[in-house]
Amino acid sequence: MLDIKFIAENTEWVKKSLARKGFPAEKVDELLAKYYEMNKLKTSSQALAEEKNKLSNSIKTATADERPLIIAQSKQVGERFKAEQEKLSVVQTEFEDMILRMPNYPSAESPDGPDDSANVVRYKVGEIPQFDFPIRDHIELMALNDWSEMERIAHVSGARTYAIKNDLAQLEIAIHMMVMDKLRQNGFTLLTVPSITKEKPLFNQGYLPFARDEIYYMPADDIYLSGTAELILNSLHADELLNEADLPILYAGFSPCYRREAGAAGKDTRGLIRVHQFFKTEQFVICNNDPAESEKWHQKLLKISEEILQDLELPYQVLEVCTGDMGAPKYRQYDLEAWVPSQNCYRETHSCSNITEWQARRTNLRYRGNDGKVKYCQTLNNTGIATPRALVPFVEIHQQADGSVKIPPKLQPYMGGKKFIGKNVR
RNA sequence: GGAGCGUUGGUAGAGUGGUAAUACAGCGGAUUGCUAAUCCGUCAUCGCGAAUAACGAUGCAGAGGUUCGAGUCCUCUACGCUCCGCCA
Repeated sequence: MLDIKFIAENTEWVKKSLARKGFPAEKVDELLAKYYEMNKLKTSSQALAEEKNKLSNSIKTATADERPLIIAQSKQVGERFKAEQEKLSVVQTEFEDMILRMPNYPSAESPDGPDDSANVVRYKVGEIPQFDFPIRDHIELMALNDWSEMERIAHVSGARTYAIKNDLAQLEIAIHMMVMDKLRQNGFTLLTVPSITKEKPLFNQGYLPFARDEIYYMPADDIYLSGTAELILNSLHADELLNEADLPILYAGFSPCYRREAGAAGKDTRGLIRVHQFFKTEQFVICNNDPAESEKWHQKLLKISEEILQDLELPYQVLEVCTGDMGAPKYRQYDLEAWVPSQNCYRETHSCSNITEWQARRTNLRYRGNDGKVKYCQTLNNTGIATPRALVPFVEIHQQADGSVKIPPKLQPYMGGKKFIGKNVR
C-alpha cells in the first residue's frame, strides 16, 4: 500500500513512477478525489461527534429539569451523526479498495518495459555444458531410472501433479536440507510454516486483490491455500510494533506451496516445471526503513541464491526484471534462471524482490526507531530453493551418457555420500 | 465436536454505564552531579492545518446491538488457556 499523503504532495512524480508499471494516471486523480471526499466527510462527522459528546457529558451534571431537553437534543445530533457516518463508511470502503490496487513504485535501476521481453540479462555464471551423447530430458531420465509415478499420480491427483521416488525423492529432500543449512549459517531463523491461511494475509502480502484466480479456496472452512511461505512470514508479525534493535529479522521458511496456475493454460504441461503443489524454502527479511538497508539485503539475498546454484553446479543467468513484468508489490526484482539443456534455454528457479514499505503498510508492520519515532518496516523475499522445479535443470545438467546423474560434492553429504544416482550406477 | 475461563497502550497491569489508573521500557527536556539518579513532559491512528503547534475525533481482540453516554450490558465471530472426546 502506498502513503496517501505522499501521493497528495508528490502527485506528478507518483503518476510518472506508476506509469512505468502501466498504471494509468487518471486512477491517481480518481484516488485523490476520493481521498478529499472522504476527508470532508470525516471533518463533518467529527464535528457532529464533538457536539454529541459535549451534550452527553453535560447530562451527568445537569439538573433533573434540564435533562429531558438535553437528552432529546443529543438524540437528534446522534441521528445526524449516524447518517454522516454511514456516508463516510461507503466512501471509506471505496477509497480503501482503490488504494489497495495501487502497485509499488519501481526503482530507478529497473528497466522500463511492458512484459518479460524487456527483462535485462545482467550476467551469466557457469559454463553451458556440451554433451557428447544424445541428451535425455528430465521426463525421460525419470522413466529410465524409475524415479517417478507421473502417469499413475495423474489419475489419483489430476493434471499438474507429481510423484517422484527412489533416489530422486531423496534428492528433493536433500536439496532443501542443504539450503536450510546455508541459510542457518547466514543467520536465518529456520521455520516450517503452514500452507493454510485466512484471507487477510493474502491482502497483506499483495496476492489479493490482484490474483484471486491463482489461489485455492476451501469454502467449508473459509480458508485459503498459500502459494508461498512469504505470505505466512509477512503476516507473522502483523500489527506488531517492534523495536529497531529487533531488526533485521531473517527467516528461512519451508512449506508446501499451492497454485492453481489458472493463467498458465498450455504452458509446461508435462513434467516437473509447473505443478499445483510444490515445496519451497523461502528467504524472508524484515529490515528498518532505510533504503540503503533494504538495498543491502536485496544484494545479500541475491548472493545467497547464487551460491546455492553454484553449490548445485548449475549454470545460470541473473535477470533484472523490467517494470511491466514485476508484480504489483515489487520495487526491484531479480530473477535467477538455470540452464535447461533439453529446452536449450534458461528457466526461472529463483525470484528475488525488494518490496520496500509496500507490504509492511498493508500488514501494519512497524517498529519504534532509535529516535523514538514509529516507522514502517521494509520486507524482502527470495526463493531459497523450490522443488521439484529445481530438479529439472539439476538432473539434465548432471546427466551422464548411461542416464545416471552426478551429485556435486557440496550436495553429497546430504545424499549419504553418493556421487552418482541412477539405475546404471554400480 | 463439547464445557469453563480469558483477550485493555511497546510491556506489565487496574478499571460499581459517566473524560483509559499506575508501573516499567523508549523518546524529549530540566536539574544535580559522576559512570548514574531525580523531576517534568511525551509515548497509537486520523481530521483541520505550513507545522513533529493548538484544537478535535477515534482507539480496550473483531463485527453488530442496547443507551443521551459502553473497556464495562447483550449477540455473533476470531484467537488463547484448562478439561472431556477423537486422532497422525
